[in-house]
Amino acid sequence: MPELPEVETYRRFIEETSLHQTIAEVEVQDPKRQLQLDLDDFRRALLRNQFTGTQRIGKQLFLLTAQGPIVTMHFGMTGDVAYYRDAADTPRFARAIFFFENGFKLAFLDSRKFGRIGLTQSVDAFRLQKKLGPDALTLSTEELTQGLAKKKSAIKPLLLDQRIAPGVGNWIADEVLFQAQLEPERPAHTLQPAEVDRLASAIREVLATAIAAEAVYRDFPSHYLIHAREWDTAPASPVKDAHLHCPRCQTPIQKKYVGGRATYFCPNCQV
DNA sequence: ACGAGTGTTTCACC
DNA sequence: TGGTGAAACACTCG
Repeated sequence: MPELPEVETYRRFIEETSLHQTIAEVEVQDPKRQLQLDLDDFRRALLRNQFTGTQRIGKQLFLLTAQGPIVTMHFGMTGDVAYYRDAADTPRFARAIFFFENGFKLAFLDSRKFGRIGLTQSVDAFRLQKKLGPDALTLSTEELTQGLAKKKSAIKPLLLDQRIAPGVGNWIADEVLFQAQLEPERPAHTLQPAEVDRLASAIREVLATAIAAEAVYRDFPSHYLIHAREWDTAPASPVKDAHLHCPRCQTPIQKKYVGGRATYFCPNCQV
């Protein structure tokens, strides 16, 4: 489920568990697919090295090391991290494992293998190369206005563009458009300044809320649209449509495809 | 059994 | 050149 809140949660987890320990070994299960450089080069950069800190831009995570090279991680659609000691506790789908000298392991989990691990010399160089915009968590109205300037396409796909608001993923885009009461297919150039301002505030507010709840959806405020998504109602709910109404006006939430992605919205509240 | 999917990149085509 | 839409990637889960 990695959108910005999950990646921020992983970042904090790694900060708390995996810094300042000597790396004794590195294993990557399917390096051709998931490692963006030669496995031997990757091992050489990390053996006897230590993680010293972390950074995050949008959904991209950076692990700084004592000797300079920076590990980059992107979690795709199903990436996660785990920290454990006993080999018997190795989680399913551990695609890359960093073995520390103290016996603990940091694992990169990814059932679907869409995640990527790489190496870079500088976060700034990486940011420029990937054209990542200003992190969505602190995105200002001015920055969002700038990102949307001269864009005529629908607002929702633009929110998913990592050059504009890196960190916003599919459900967050729906959530912020719901909170800002904007229709997902509104052409960006039709947004009034007050609407862009509302949208920027919603992006910051939703992300901060999600991070505070450590990205556990069920703990989100009851006025959030996320509770109307199918996968939130599925577990152990005999009343299948229990939450499928707008928390603001009770109109049934609708689903359609915008920019090829499943999109949930309230046809009454969002204009 | 079948289909959908939280992300990104690539490619064909306007 | 830029936008767009579809496909590809690989796999689980309902």
